[in-house]
Amino acid sequence: MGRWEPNARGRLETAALELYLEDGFDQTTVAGIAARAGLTERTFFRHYADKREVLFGGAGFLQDLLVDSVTATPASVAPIDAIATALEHAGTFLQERRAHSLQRQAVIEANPLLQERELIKLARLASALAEALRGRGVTEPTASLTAEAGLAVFRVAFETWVDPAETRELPQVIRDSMAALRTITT
Amino acid sequence: MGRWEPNARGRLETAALELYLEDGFDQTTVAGIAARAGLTERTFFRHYADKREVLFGGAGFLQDLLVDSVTATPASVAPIDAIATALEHAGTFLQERRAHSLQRQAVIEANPLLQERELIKLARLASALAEALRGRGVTEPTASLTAEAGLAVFRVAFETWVDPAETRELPQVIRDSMAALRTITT
DNA sequence: TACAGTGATGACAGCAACTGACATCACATC
DNA sequence: GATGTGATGTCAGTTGCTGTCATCACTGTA
Repeated sequence: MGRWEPNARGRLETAALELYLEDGFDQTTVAGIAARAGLTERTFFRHYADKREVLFGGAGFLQDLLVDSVTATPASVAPIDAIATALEHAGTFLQERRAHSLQRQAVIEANPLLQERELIKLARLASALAEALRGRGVTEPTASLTAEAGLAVFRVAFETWVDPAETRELPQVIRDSMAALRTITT
Repeated sequence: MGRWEPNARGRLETAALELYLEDGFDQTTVAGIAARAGLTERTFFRHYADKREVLFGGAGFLQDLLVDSVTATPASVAPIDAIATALEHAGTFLQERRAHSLQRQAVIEANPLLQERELIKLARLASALAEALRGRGVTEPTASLTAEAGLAVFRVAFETWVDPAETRELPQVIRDSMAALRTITT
């Protein structure tokens, strides 16, 4: 029983995404996910805090990507530009995984509970970005405002990019959206 | 049994807030809320979709307030200024109910699940504001970006205002934050 | 080789959130 | 006073999630 099969987390993640796509999030039971992964329900909850969290395993990576980018930017660069650069990096990462990103987005868009979880991840991201800015000497409320405004740009850009009619790549959409924000507030 | 007692919703809301403050959100059971309100668990779920929703009964009112304000603003006013004015109106409303706002915020801050619900309410608000702007002839992505940026300002301002050390009133904090956003993006 | 420790998992019991179906009571309207 | 309507009670059931303990694979050590 206790034999160690590789990739328990990975198998759970795959099984969950498949079932969420096939049957919908609500119709999928944790027992079903575990069964498809060849594990038990109890084991699922040892790897993920709840039924939703399994879709957000990669969120930490993206956050690190953004924070590292901000941290690596020279202090002479304006805060808003540091955030803009970081967002473009994240955009490149997501652009390279467009298919998976769209699949994931489809599942999330179909369920309000998943949207909540998505929003809290983005909120954490904003906090982390503000913290990174503070680490570079930016004071409040500029740090929080810049981070929040940057995330606002990211949200709008991402939503635009998800549209099948959109031909620009995500980093470009992000650049354009940031430019639009500057225009709006002028 | 079926006798009609006034304010079933109101009684549930009061009972829930009291219990959330006394025992914490997690420790409070729906059965307990219903009992304190003199109702049954089943009836609770007839009025509120879930255990969290009872804290957000007034969200619809605030949304209407904001949307109406945007709609009433003459089309000659720049979108960002229309949003700014609307936010100040909402700020006045919340300032007048500061005690209740802080109580509610304390409960929400103490629980991640409630934070998620709060964020989705704000996201809906952003959508509604963008829609209102579109109704005034503003095109995408300016409408969404302006609404999202406005909400970003509101979030930061609200968080600042909640701080006991803060002496400014909410509308003023909002004005100052909006000015800060303009500075940042310049 | 033997043995103790560690880590992942299974098995099982249980709580609480939430739902569906049906009965009941107060009230309004005819 | 019959009849419909709306809010509530009652009850049974599903499912997300947790606590607890036993089991098995693997590791290090003597």
